[in-house]
Amino acid sequence: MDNKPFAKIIIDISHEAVDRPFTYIIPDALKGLVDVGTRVEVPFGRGNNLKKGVVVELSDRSELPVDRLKEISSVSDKDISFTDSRLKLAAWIKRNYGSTMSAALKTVLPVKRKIEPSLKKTIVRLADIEVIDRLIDESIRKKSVARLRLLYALKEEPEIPKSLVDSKLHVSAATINKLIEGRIIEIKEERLLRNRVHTRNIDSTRPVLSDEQARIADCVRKDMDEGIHETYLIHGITGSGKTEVYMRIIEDVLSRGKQAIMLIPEIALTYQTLMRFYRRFGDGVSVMNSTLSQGEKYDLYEQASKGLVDVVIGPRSALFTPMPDIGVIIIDEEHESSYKSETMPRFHARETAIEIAREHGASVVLGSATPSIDSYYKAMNGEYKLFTLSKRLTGNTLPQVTAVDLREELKSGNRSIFSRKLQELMADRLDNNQQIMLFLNRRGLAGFVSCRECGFVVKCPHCDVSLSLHMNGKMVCHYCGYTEDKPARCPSCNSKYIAQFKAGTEGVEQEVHKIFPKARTLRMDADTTTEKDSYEKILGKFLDHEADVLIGTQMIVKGHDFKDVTLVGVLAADMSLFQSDYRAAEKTFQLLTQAAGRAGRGDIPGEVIIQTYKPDHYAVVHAANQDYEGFYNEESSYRELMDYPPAAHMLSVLVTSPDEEGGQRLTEHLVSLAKENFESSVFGPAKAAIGKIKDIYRFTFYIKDPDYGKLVEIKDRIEGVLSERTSFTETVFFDFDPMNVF
DNA sequence: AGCACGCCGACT
DNA sequence: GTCGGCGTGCTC
Repeated sequence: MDNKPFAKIIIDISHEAVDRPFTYIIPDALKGLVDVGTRVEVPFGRGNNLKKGVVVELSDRSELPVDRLKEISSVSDKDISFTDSRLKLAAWIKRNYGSTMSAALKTVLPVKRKIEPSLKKTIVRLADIEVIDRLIDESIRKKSVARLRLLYALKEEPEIPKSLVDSKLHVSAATINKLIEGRIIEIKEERLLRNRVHTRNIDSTRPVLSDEQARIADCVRKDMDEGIHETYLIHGITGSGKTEVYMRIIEDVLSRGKQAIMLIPEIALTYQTLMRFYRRFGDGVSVMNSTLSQGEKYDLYEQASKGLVDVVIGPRSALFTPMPDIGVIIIDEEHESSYKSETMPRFHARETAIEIAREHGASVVLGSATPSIDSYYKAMNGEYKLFTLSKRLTGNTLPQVTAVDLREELKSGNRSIFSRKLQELMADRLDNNQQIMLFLNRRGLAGFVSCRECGFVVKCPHCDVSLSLHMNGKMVCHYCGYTEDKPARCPSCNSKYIAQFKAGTEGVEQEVHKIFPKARTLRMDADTTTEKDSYEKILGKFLDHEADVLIGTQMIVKGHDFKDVTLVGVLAADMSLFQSDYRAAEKTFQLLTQAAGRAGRGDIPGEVIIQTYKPDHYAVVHAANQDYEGFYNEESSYRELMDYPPAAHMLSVLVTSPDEEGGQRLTEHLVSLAKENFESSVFGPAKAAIGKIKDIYRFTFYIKDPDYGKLVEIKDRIEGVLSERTSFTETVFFDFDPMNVF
């Protein structure tokens, strides 16, 4: 380690005003202990409060006079430091997505601090049985009952877990210590790894690969042999065996002594998938997710850093598991929007994975039944290598999909939320004891309360959204939780015709009960899944056929196979098409395709009814025909025409402020700044789609440009302007190539 | 972010 | 006269 006197440190405060390195003196006492990536504690600010920080550079000179510098107080969290490549990655994320360096460092490091290892303590008998017998006699004489209980137990078992002795035998530490002193017993301590499974039965048989599967596995292997590391995109329809291909590639990577990261969408890790990996890779597999405790995360971090974890499976955050030699990063269901972070830095796991792979000389494998337009576009342009899995291995036939025009239904006098065709099929399935899934696009559809006389809509006083009515008669704001009672009369015109306007999942459930009184229903949406495990519980019940109809939002179309489901109804397919969002068609297509994929996963072929007001929309038409390429062709030409990603890039900026005027002024200022460089490709300023949340006003504008680098430059300029401000009442958020518009 | 400094109102 | 309200400016 070089012997430089100063360290540049990023302070652990995520605020633009302090988003730069601060120089500190390395005191003699810490010489040799402080290096780039070391985490330290430093006095900061007038109060000299100790703050945590990360050393990002060592230096022989200071820009500031040395008498103004303070000394580093101590090294903290010795066990968790940043490697050079992690620091580089954090800087890359900060630069490409916009955030403070402090926030970027946090995203890149999955654990906060060392959690002391948990130890498994076992009491081991040292003395012979004869000695124990003698002590038993002695204890009987002395009436030492606790000691006696322990001795009897030790006579039977040479080793007893300490936890058992504490909880079941109630033997105090004093008694145990006496026996240790007398060398009768000793306590054995073993490191207990939290969150590790211990699988014994590894399955050594391998299914025979189809020609299509084998081609992919062979190609990736050959590329690795030649040291070529690419991004591969597997377009494979549901049931075509993508997972087996992933596992073959992982096996191949492990045989080269490297490790693998397997990303799955947020809630999609099913028990079945996990068991498949355990059976194949044994306890080399670790799961990373947000429900892990601090201790579990730390153990995983430590084991992974030492190269003792072969495969880590988890959502977006699992990408940052430190592994010494990553061979492949696999992203399943790569089109899923949960791969993009919703908080700053809004990084995309796909792009970040490619950056990590580039740094480590690893390959990236993307897979999906409905690839994102972004990825398919790149595959078409030769940036990714494209593979197709077109055959269902199970041999199940694809479901029959029918689009029903809701305008026609209305014309013929059907005012129900179910089309006649759907009602007919529901009756049939219920008669035959088969299951039905009904799917509503989003919770935003949930019944808002409006007046039929004057059109007044009850809105949240703190947010720019309407309140939605719940079963208990209360109206709730889904953004801030504000609740009030439903008014008996319209607050605006005093009419008594104020009522719920449109049906959410609750309304659908009521409607099902009205038409089919005997049908047993389950409902799944953000309201019924607030408690942990409730998601799995509801799905479990449905799988056990405890209900005939499952009604839900987005969540029910992902993953899970229900073999008795032979009918899927999409109630309002085009709600997402009305959004002013350039990805609206893509989202609708994916949703419809996924929903359709839920029908007929067993032996009986399934049917799908798509109810829509726009039966001619290309997203609906191609989804009904299950024609991905057809959809891609139309969608990509629309994106090219409009200069939307992936044809160009887009930076969307959100300004929030508790002061409406101040927010607007700053937004206008930033827009004029952007126009200096981009002129006609700046759009806005405008009120955000939701103009106010929790009493904070929201303004937005966006910039389109084919050159991502130019957008990064303007982001840097805006950050520069912002850091020179004196007041920080406004906050600015960046989103590159957004998944949702602000 | 967090905290000290500082300049105006109602109190022991 | 002072105690303390929170606007403003700085942090190696």
